[in-house]
Amino acid sequence: MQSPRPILSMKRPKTPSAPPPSTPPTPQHRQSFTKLINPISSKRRNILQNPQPLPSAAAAIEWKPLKINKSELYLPLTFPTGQTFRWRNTGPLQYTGPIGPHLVSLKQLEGDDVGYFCHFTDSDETARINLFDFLNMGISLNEIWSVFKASDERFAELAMYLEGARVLRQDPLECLIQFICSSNNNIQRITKMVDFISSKGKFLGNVGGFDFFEFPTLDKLASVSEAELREAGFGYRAKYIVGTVAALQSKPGGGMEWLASLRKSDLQGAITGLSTLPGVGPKVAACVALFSLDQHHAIPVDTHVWQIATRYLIPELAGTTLTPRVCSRVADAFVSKYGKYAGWAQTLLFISELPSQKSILPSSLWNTVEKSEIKLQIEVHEIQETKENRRSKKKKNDS
DNA sequence: GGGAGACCTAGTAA
DNA sequence: ATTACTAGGTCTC
Repeated sequence: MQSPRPILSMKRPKTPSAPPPSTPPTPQHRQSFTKLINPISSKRRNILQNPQPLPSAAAAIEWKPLKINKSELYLPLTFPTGQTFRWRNTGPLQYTGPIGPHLVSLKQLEGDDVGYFCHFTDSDETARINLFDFLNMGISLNEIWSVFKASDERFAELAMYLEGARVLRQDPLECLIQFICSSNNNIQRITKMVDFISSKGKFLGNVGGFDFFEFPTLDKLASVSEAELREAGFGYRAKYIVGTVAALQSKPGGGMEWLASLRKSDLQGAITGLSTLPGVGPKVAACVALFSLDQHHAIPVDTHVWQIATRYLIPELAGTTLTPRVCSRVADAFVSKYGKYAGWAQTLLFISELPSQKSILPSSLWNTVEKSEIKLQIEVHEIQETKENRRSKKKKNDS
């Protein structure tokens, strides 16, 4: 079973009969989503639970070789693992999503390669360049992982099972808004919210039953009110988004340029800058820095990473709370262990903690469960022991 | 500086 | 059927 399932409620109603595999943008598609959070009809639910086989036309896609090994890019460990909430699983080992104005599908091919396909485009060359950029192709996963493996036995072991977990290079605005949505939230709802925002952008087409949109411009975002976002189920994050958009717009020289300039800043500068935006704390800032600002040693410290850190890196901090200061100590510990690409190492370690990956890891590497299981085993053992004791005592008494 | 609550919501465990 | 808690945190005291 694939791990995070596509969120169905995001799909617009459609007829149960097989839709065309991919639908180019037409005016009728421009009708915007209504509320994101609305009850799904039972009919639609069925579609979700029994996804129809991909339309035969999908097989007709002519994949162009990316010429990249699985060890450099394995899609299921790169797209549905919390870096982006904009891509959809549109087939076996196949993912589709927007890259700027382009709509791209990627598929793991036979023969250890990944294929790509740019939908509805007449500037394939531009799309390809943007794709390479988005995939961070300038960085060799094998090269940087070999360093991690050499210095960390546990990483080496995890890496055998989780090859090809690559860090993407997303658009900064897109990344920022997504991670503001992610605070104190779960993947399913984050995806719904991101989808709502995205639907304000230019429609790019439909693939595998999913609508895709270019991410809305800053101006377009500014036209969305806090009330509308609350209505759509954003909760208190509605205020953050409106506030952040306003803050960006007020930057002299432009918000987009300001964000882009953080790519040339050092990590601390980027984090400090991002943290001035409402709804952006240490975690969100680090995510944006790592996933969109070329800050390869940014460490998003969430509860999972915190667990890893107190288990392997700085056990002396176990039991304390995750304050900003502790947060940066954790980040420092990762950087001193893994070096300038520490964020890429953290990504693999984080993925290894995801429940969805447990099935592909040997149980000896399940940390989170391991602990509770051991505890459970001890408890069971103790109970059996006491039973044993009682029994033997009883025997003694009886005799 | 660190600690405690509140903050929206949906889903699930008691 | 209610209640409590949690989920890739942040803000305010």
